[in-house]
Amino acid sequence: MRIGELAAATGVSVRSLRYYENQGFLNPERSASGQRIYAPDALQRVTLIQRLFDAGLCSKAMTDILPLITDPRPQAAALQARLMQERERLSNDIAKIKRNRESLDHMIGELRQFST
Amino acid sequence: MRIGELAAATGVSVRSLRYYENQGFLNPERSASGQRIYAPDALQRVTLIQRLFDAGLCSKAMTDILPLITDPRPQAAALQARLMQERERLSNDIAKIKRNRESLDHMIGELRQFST
DNA sequence: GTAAGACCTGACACCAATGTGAGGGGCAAG
DNA sequence: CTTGCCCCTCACATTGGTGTCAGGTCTTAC
Repeated sequence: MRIGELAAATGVSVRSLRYYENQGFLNPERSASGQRIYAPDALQRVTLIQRLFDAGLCSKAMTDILPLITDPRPQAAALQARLMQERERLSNDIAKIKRNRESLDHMIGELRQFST
Repeated sequence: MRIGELAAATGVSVRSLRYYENQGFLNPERSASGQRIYAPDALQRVTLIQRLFDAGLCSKAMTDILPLITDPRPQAAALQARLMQERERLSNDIAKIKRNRESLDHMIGELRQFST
């Protein structure tokens, strides 16, 4: 499979596929002329990468997590721990934005004394 | 007041004060030699800018909002509307991260079948 | 063999607030 | 007048995934 086909099949841009390779998420073979040749299971892998991106993970986390997933059973505990860690990061992000929103509410409340 | 004094008084870095001026949030006088001279009320204004940053607003929002605050009474309604708009943006951000977290929970759940 | 289209690498752009450093001038106390 | 600290401008770096362009190569169908 060439890069354009994989892009069409996954909905991920060619640019992004090259980026994923650059980050070490994918390791396609190369043809004699240097073109990327993807094995059929790359499709699954790209889909997984997209799921992880959709879950708010960054490339750095992906670098940790992808190797644990390739052969999940033996390392399920480590993988689970790492995902929980990301989950906690998201929870912290939510808490922070909630604090932001409270600050804003406080300002809006102060403002109310002028508006009547 | 010179820039170093204002920085010390507010806890905001000299670099940031110059940035705020660049963004149009502050308009200090200049001495004959070009040094920034801040009026005493700059202290309040910088504190306000920091409060807005702490509430998760970006410079672009600040550009909208600061002019409405300088003379708050006549424009309280517009200001309030603008702040509510920012509040909604934060709520949307929270909702999005919650969806991310749910995706992650889903993956963690799938993983559970391997871990026992 | 040629034309069209897919592919290659390399590199800049985006967004935002701040850090940092270079190279040079200002100011006040001794 | 010198020393030391404060200030000036300009400009690059950071973070991260993707868009996009330039200039060149490969493949495929005709």
